Amino acid sequence: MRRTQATMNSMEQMKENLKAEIASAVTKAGLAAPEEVPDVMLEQPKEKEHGDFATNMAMQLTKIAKKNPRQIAEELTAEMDYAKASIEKIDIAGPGFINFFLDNAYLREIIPAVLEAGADYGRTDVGGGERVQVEFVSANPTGDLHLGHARGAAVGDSLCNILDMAGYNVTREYYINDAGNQVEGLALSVEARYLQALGHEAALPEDGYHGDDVKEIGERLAEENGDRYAGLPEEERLAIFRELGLKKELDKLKADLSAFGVTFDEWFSETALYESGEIEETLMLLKEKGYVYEADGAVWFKSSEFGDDKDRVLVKNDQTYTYLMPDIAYHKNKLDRGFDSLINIWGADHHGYIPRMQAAIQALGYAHDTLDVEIVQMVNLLRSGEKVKMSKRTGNAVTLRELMEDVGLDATRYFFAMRSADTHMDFDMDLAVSESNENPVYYVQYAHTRLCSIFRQADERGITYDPAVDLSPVASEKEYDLLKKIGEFPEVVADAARLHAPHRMTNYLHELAASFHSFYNAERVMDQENEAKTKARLVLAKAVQITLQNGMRIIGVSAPERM
RNA sequence: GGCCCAGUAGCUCAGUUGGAUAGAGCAACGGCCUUCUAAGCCGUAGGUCGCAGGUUCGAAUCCUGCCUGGGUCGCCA
Repeated sequence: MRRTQATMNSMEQMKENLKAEIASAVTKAGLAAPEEVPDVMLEQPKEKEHGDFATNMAMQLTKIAKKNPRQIAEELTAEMDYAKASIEKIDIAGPGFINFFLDNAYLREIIPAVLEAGADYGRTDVGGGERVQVEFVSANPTGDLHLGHARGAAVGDSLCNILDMAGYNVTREYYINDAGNQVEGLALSVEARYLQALGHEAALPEDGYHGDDVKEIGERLAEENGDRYAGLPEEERLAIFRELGLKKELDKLKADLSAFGVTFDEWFSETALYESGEIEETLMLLKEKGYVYEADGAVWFKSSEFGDDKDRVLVKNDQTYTYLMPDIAYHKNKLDRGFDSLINIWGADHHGYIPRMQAAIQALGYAHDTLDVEIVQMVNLLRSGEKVKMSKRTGNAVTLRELMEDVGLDATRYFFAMRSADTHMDFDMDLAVSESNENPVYYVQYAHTRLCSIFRQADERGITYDPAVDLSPVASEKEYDLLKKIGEFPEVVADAARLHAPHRMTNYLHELAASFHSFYNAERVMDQENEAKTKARLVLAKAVQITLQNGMRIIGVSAPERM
């Protein structure tokens, strides 16, 4: 979906002007017919000498115009209207790049736009209000959240924030696996811990849950209820423990995630799908569509018709469902609720599961790309330079809660958001804990702190902040660099949304902070000799502060006033 | 063995979907605090983009083959 003129900031409009001017120069120079002109690619060169913007149009036209790129560039630029696109100078460089040097005064127009938008600066309508549902974490309610879940939570929540800023209508959802064997295991484990707490001989089941959290639940139940449950018949007792265990585990999950800055719009129970009959309904639907058959006493889904390696069992020969069956019903439920697209964030150990879920989406009659599954890769935790192996079953894993206690919320969120989700990552606890320049999260926060300090000082000196002040004193190279960075923000949000790539936001924040630190060291905001400049720079500083805050909010990192 | 992810500076990672001399952070080296917080800035050094072919004006990026690490291949969830 295209951005409207009205939602573009001045930098984006400048880019559009320049693009239009380039396209029209191409046809004026007779290099290509209007319908053959390629999309104009405008990039911001890394090197200053390569101008403010550059295009590779001349190279793209070699095939159509049948000339060498440098000659094309000459002919093209001869037709450009400098005044119309605020061009000061054009260079032709390298293999045929056209470099544009602009009159950067227009960049100042970004400042009032940022101030006016405030917390909404960066918000666009590229999502067009599309309803997207993001399912993430969805850890079984049988233990604490570990590192992988933490990464999934950080990535998922940041992505949701990004999608929201990019104009999507986002619903965050957690799928509770409260119907399978693992919940039986939980009930048995709670029972064992409860009986142990009362001093009875009781062994944890072999595949039970050894975590401290389950132990605490058993002990708590013993404290609160004494031996009230010990005398009950086994079946009755387990039913109680199943329910109580689930409730306590869920309360803990919610509390831990909330402390991590992650909340959900919906906690969706698998059991509800059994109770509503939707699982049976979904199975019937697949049968009607002819995607189901019986063999070897089981019921199979013809997922191989949609690109899966082989068909999958839906109903086992003991007549119970596999995990897949309710999951298909769950996704049908999502689609029935009217979402335009679904995003699932899964751990790496589930990646083999993607083709069958995609097959199910298609069997239900939806396009393949209705569901996008983002894989969050493994996390290696390093402590004192050594790998900490995680194992949920034995309870040796480092939990999200421990991580937050040791490392802190901000560093944890930033570290996970910092890396692209589908790559393996090392989480260096010593680095994340260190309160030093080795720690990347402080770099960004420190920039914000410096801004706050400037405003405090200005206040103490009685300098009034006036957003309506004349901004023309903002004209140095460092200031223009800063303004360019600020102007990029909406585009960064939109790109991060399109690519489902939250780590682009941390990259951007680091660049913005770097641009500010560089400015801060080179020039003073408050200049006692020059009140006009001081006041103008305070307004610039406010725009930087707003942009930083908006970016940090997206990542779930706090913007401290002092450090 | 099939499929998925990864392999880029000493370390941890980016690389705007094919563009210019491949970039950051940390570590190393040299500078900058009587001036808004030095958790900062400025500079130097650091590379066979796993390997070999191919596609083209142009490849870290796309294609093929191979090597290495991890994951996954159940009528578990």
